[in-house]
Formats: sequence, C-alpha cells, structure tokens
Amino acid sequence: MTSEVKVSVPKKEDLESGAKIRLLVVDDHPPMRMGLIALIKSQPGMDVIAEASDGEEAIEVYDDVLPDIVMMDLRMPGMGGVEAILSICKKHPDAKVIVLSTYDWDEDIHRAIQSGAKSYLLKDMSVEEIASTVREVHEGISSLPRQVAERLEERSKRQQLTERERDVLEYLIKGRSNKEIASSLYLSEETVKSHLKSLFAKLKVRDRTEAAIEAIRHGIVQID
Amino acid sequence: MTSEVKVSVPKKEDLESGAKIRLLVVDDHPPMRMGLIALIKSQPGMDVIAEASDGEEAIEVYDDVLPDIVMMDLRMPGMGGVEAILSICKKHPDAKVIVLSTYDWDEDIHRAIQSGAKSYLLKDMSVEEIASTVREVHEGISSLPRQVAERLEERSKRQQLTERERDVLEYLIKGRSNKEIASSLYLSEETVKSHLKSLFAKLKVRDRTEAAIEAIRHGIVQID
DNA sequence: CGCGAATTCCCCCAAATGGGTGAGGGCGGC
DNA sequence: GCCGCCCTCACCCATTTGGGGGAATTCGCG
Repeated sequence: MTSEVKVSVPKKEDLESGAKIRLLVVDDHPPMRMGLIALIKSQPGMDVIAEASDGEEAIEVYDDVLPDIVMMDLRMPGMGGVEAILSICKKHPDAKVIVLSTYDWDEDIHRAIQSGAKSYLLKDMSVEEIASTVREVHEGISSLPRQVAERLEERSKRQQLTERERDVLEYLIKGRSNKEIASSLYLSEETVKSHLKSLFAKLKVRDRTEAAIEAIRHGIVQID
Repeated sequence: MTSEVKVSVPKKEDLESGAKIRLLVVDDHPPMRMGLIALIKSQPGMDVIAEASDGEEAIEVYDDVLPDIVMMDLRMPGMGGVEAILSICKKHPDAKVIVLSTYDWDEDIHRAIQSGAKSYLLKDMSVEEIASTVREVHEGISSLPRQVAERLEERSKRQQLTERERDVLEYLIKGRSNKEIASSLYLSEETVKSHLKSLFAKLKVRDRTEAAIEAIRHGIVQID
C-alpha cells in the first residue's frame, strides 16, 4: 500500500439528487461537538441529524436515525470508538464511519481501519479537508490523508507483536517486574525474559523503560 | 453610508450590562476553534473578537485586539499555552486567561495557574460550566472547577521535585541509562543514582519504568 | 551563625535486568 | 512430512539497577 488509498464506487443518484448527507457526530467534548456540528452545517449538501457523547450512545442513536456518515472520536470514556465502530459495522455492514482523532498514533489508526472505519482524520486538519473527506466517503471513496497513511505505513514496517508479547508489554507498562509478570501470566521468569528479548528487538529498544515509552508513543497500549 | 448593522441594532443585554465580554479564542484544532466560537456566540453578553491557532499568534493577536478574556488551549505545536500566558501576562498584568485543556494532569494545571491563568477548564465540561466560568473570570473571580482543584490538591501532597531531579527524569523518559544520563549532565554515575533514589521516593515508585509512567501520567514531563 | 535543603560524590552489596544460545512441543501451511 | 512460527523454559554471565549507609560543599533564611 502506498500513500493514497482510494477505492472508487461512485453512486450517481447521490451525486445528482438534492438530498443532503446526513451525519451523526460522536465526541465526548461538548465544545468539539459544537464545532463539528458548526463545521458540517457550514458546508452545502450536508447536515447533522444527531449527536452522541460516547460509544454506547452512538450505537443506540445509529439504529434510531440511520445516518449516511458517522463522524467519531476514538478515545472516549466508557465504550471507546473502536468498540462502537465494530458494533455498528457488524449490524450495518455498509455503515460509513470516519474517525476524527487528536492523535496520529499508528496503532490507533490501524485499529480504527481494521474495525471498519472508512477514513481517519486528525483534529488539527482544516475544515476543507474534513468536509471533502466527508464527501469522498459518502461517494464510496475510502481515502486516508497522506500524513495518516504514512503512519500506517510506518507501522507495517515495524514487526507485529505476538499475543504473548502484548501480554507482557501490558504488565510492563504497569511497572511490574519480570517476576511479577511471570506469576501474573503463570509463566516462568525465563519465559517472560524470552518474550521481552523479542519485544525489545521488535520495538528496536534496549530496555524496558524505552519499551514502555515507545509503546505509549505508538498507542500500542493505553495509559490510564 | 449608513449600512452598518452593528451600530443600528443594539442588543438588550448590551444596553443593560454595558458592552459584551470580548473573547480571544486560541486552539490549534480548527473544529475545536469553531466549537468554542459557536459556544461563546450562543451566550448572551459575550462575543469572540479574534482567534489564534498557537501561542505565538495568540501573543500578536492579543496586542492587536486587547480582549477582555483569552480562552486558551495548553498543548499546541510551536509555542504552547504556558509560554504564551507568561508572555501575555508579563506585558499585560491584568490579562485574564482561561485555560481549556483536554487533560486534567496536575502538573499541567499547576504550570498554567503559576504562569498566570485565572482558571483551568476541561474540554469535557458542559457549555454552561464553560460559559459561567467566563462570566466569573470577567468579574474578577478566579474559580477552579472542583475536579481540577482536587488534582491541584493531590499535587501539593506529592513532594516537589528539585531541579536536578527533573533533569534526571527528563533523560530517564528518553530511555537513557544511568551512565548516559551522567555524561549528559556532566555528573558521576553515583550522583545520578543518588538523584534517582530521592526521585523514586517522591514519586512513590520502585523503579525507573514506573517512574517514567508516573511522570507521563501526571504530565511532569512531555512525550514527543 | 546555625540549620536545612540541594547537590555532589563515595562505598558496599543484593537483586534485577539483558544478551547469547539452545531446546522441546504444538500448530498451521505448502 | 517438513518448515516456520509461537510458546515455553533452561543455563551462563556481564552489566545495570536499586537500597542502605555516609560525607563534603554551597547557599539561602531566620
């Protein structure tokens, strides 16, 4: 995959009919919700028909209003964006969700796209860029901004972590020692060290502290 | 010509309570800026007269428009909120800056208040709470929301780090070893270890990995 | 001036960590 | 069946780390 991913499935009727694109806006920050609504309403041919402040509410409201597009934040208290996207796309396979996140962390981008998001935008992008992506996604074009696509590309270059390595990393982030990780996962300490060795190699770091920071930086594991 | 609408139609509030509160909105995210502008304009008695997308621009624009209140994000590319507040308050000691941040990290709150901010709001707060704080600050009342005040309280319970301890922590976060930190700061390795000991005690952690995570969690040091 | 706090450095020593290497079992794909 | 991967565990060994002391210097504050 290169920097721009576009899969074109044009629908003439959408382009020609006067009907507006009907958006559902999901974000836990009231001012951001207001901004997105203002942004959408300022664009001809699109309108916000509903809003939600977390993943659970988003799922409910989606079923109620069946919007053309969902504009969704990723990190929200309670059910996050990824779970909401999975749930919505399972029930409505043609749902079109655009993620609008603060962070361009490669693991976040990957998780969002994997779970069914059609695009991934950043909150520091311009009104025009956001609006034009809404239009593209509505036309069935699944496009990623260059900056985001690059991050996804970087991720693919980084070797994938195995399940066990992720488990170890999770405890590592909590500040646990090898011994503690071993007993938590019912492993010998030697096995934990073994996983750590490959983990360090894959993350290209020398020690656990660097690993923790890299993991946080890439969004591989969440803090809090 | 007599085509100025502003002059001809004065609002009721303007007549009763004098002029509107004039706001400067500073945030690097276009949709958030739109949201804050929409939020302010939806409130009677206040108006947005200018906007900026980073610290430097904020300083310039402040001098130009001399707003009654600044609504400022903390983490922005280039010059951040803290530096901007310091610069503005130095030149205009009666400036009223309200920080509007995503994070309730105690160090962020402390730095903002120390540098001269009159209040610290979170982006997940309601429109009403944000608006009422603007009014309070404009009346000269410097109030902190309970949630934020509690965080600040927690911080005061944690022992302050010394300058040197911060220096060591900074390199620690970068994944440096004791030896590397020592040579970077022109210290003996023993001195670094000495600072680390008190650092661990103050942060109530057992090792450097926990220290790194705690430091990030509290916003003591920035990642990226 | 005495006190505390910060900074610098030292010693000792136990424990934890990280690197190298190897090895057996399981499981899926060609 | 064989190959590659994952998972498990083991041993050796050097280095790093962290905890316990102590000590000299500076510097500001009452």
